[in-house]
Parts: sequence; structure tokens; C-alpha cells
Amino acid sequence: MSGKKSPNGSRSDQEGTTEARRMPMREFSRSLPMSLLRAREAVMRQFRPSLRNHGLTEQQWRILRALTAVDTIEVTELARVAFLLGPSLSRILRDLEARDLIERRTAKADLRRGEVSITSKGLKLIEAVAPTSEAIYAEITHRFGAGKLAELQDMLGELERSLAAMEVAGEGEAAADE
Amino acid sequence: MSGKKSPNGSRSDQEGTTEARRMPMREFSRSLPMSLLRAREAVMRQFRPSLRNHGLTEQQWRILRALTAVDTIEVTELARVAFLLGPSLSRILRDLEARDLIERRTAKADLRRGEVSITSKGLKLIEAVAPTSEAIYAEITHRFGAGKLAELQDMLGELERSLAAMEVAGEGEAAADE
DNA sequence: GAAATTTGTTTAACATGTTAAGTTATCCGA
DNA sequence: TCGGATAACTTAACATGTTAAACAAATTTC
Repeated sequence: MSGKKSPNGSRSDQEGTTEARRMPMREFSRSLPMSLLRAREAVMRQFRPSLRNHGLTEQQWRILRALTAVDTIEVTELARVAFLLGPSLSRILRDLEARDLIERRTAKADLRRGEVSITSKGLKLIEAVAPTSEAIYAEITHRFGAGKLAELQDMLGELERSLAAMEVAGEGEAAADE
Repeated sequence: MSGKKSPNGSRSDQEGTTEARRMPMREFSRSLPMSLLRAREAVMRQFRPSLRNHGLTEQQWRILRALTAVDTIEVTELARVAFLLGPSLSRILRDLEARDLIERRTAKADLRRGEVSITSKGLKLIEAVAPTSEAIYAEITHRFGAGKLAELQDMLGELERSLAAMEVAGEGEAAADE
């Protein structure tokens, strides 16, 4: 476990794309995190250009999309639904508010909480992007197969549930005074 | 497609976590990109603490891991294997080099190309992290099931291939002078 | 009911993602 | 062989991911 593989000698070749260089680390590239990362990137690559043409990032789109389903929503709940961390969401909401795509106000009952809602301008933007987005999604479904897509999503959900209860062991390497 | 749903009235409740608030946008959260994102996050959440204890980020780990499989590798090829964009890789390599975990030198045949390799210090770090990483991976495999894991990865690879040939249509919204 | 604790959100700091532009080196055709 | 196109990085600029810390409002505790 402590030596390098691929007896390349001293790389005497130069135009050939040596076997060792053409396909390094097959095993690594097949790890679950890499598989998930590549699959997601393959999907998002389809959507990004359209979003970009409308001046939206993927995360901004997720937020606006989530807001269309509710009247108002609290920041923490929005973070959960759009799957964003608090700090990211905080920054993005600031920007979206400056662009008049969303509105915020503090809750009367609990002054710590912020309530967010989409503006009519935001709704119009969503409606402008949605057709293209839905067309892309339909094309993906068609190419991969609706049945397989459903099956894949079932497995992904099951994977999530399998790991939800798993302990997150950090090897206990922190200083003892903690 | 243009109206808000969930007739909440003016949210007269307060302790109840209204139905509309408890489960907003079920459909959105079931989209393929979100499913892939959540699944990957569920997996990486297991690995991050261990990596962090060794002073490594996920991307730095990917790079070092890829380097253990080869003697040297060119930057572009490394970007492909570790699935990182050029600019990200450029920055990370600068840091890893400063920490003496990798070495770089320009190729004699083509002065544009940089050749990267892992140092003995980098190898030692890998060997220190690997046991925990492999244990975590084994636990994930056990929880989810080895068979299902293989099946999932097959589907992910198939999804990638399905989308590889797909056109990336941007709606042609750019200015005409481009 | 004031101090201590907890909760909801934001700010800070650093690392990466993403696109565009810049640099240097190689290639290639007139 | 010269000059335009390409190629391989790198820098720059802005947005997000990630963890820690700050902050203010609410809740709990004594």
C-alpha cells in the first residue's frame, strides 16, 4: 500500500499517451462520491446555459423555484428546502432582494425570524425560464428513460436514508480540552 | 402555472407548522439535480470530518488520491481525472506545493505543460487518511448493500452516457455581435 | 425576573466553482 | 519564417461551500 504502481520507467515515450497516463486510477474514478458528482454535473451542464441567459445561477433558481410554491417561508425553512447552508442563503437573499426578485420582512411574533416571499417580478422571471427548463428535463427523461429515472431516484432516496443514521466519526483528533 | 398555491390566508397560526409550511414543494425537492445533490452530500458528510482532521479538503484529497496511482501526470490530465476545473486545480496545486505534498516541473518536450507528482510527505499523508476512509466506505457499502451500490453506480454511469451527446441549448439569447 | 442558555440569522474568513481574459509556448499554413 | 491560430496553464473576478464567530431576540433556569 506504500508504493507507486504503473512501472513507467522514466516515461521514455512522448506521443503515445502511455497506458498508465491514459487511464489512471480507474478505481478512484469509480468511487461513489465521484460517480454522484459526475452524474450531477452531466445533468446541470444541460441547465446552466439557459439559467445563465436569464441572469440566474443554479442556487438562485432553486430559491426562486422554492418560493413559487409558498406564500411566504422562513429563512431556515427555505434553507432546508433549497438545500443551502445558512451563510450561502443569507448572501443570495441579499442579492435577490436588491434585484427586487424577492421581499423580506421580519415576523411579528418572533423578531429573529425573517419571512421571505417572491415578488411579481420574480414570478415573471420564473415563468420566462420555466418552459426551457421543463423542456430540458423532459429531454433528459426521454433519453434516460422515465422508468429508469424513477428507479434511480428511488435508489438515491434509499441511499440518503441509509446514511442518515450513520455516525460521523472524526477520529477524535481534536485537542483534549474540547 | 402563474399563481401561488397553498391558500394560507394570512398565516393565523403560530405554533402549528402549517401544512403548507411543513411540506412545501414536494415536486421540486424530487427533481433529479436535487436528488443527486442530496445523495452526494449524505455521502460526503461521512468523509469530511476525517479529511478535515488531517487538514485536507475534499478536492485536495481527490488530487492526492489521483497522484498516488501514477508516477507523474500532466495538469490537464489531472484535472480530468480529479474532475476539477482548470482554475480550481491551479490554485490547489499552488497550495499543495507550498505544503510540500506535491512537486511540479515543466516538461522538457513542451514547456507549456506541467508535470505533477506526489511527494513522500504526500504519500505519508495519504497513508494516514486511507484506513479511516476505507472503513467509512466499507460501512456505507454495508449499510446500503454492495449489490445495490453496484447497481446504483451502473445507473449513474448510464445517465452520464445518456446526456453526453445531448445538445446544450442556450436559447440563443446573447447579443447579436457575438 | 435577571442571568444563562438556546435559537434564528448574519458576518467573517478561507476554499472551491465558474466564466472570461491573460500569458507563454507550440503548431501550421501562406 | 513569419504571423495567425491553438494549446496549456494561470489570473482575475464574482458566486457559492464550509466552518467559526458574532449578534440579537427568545426561552429557560434559578
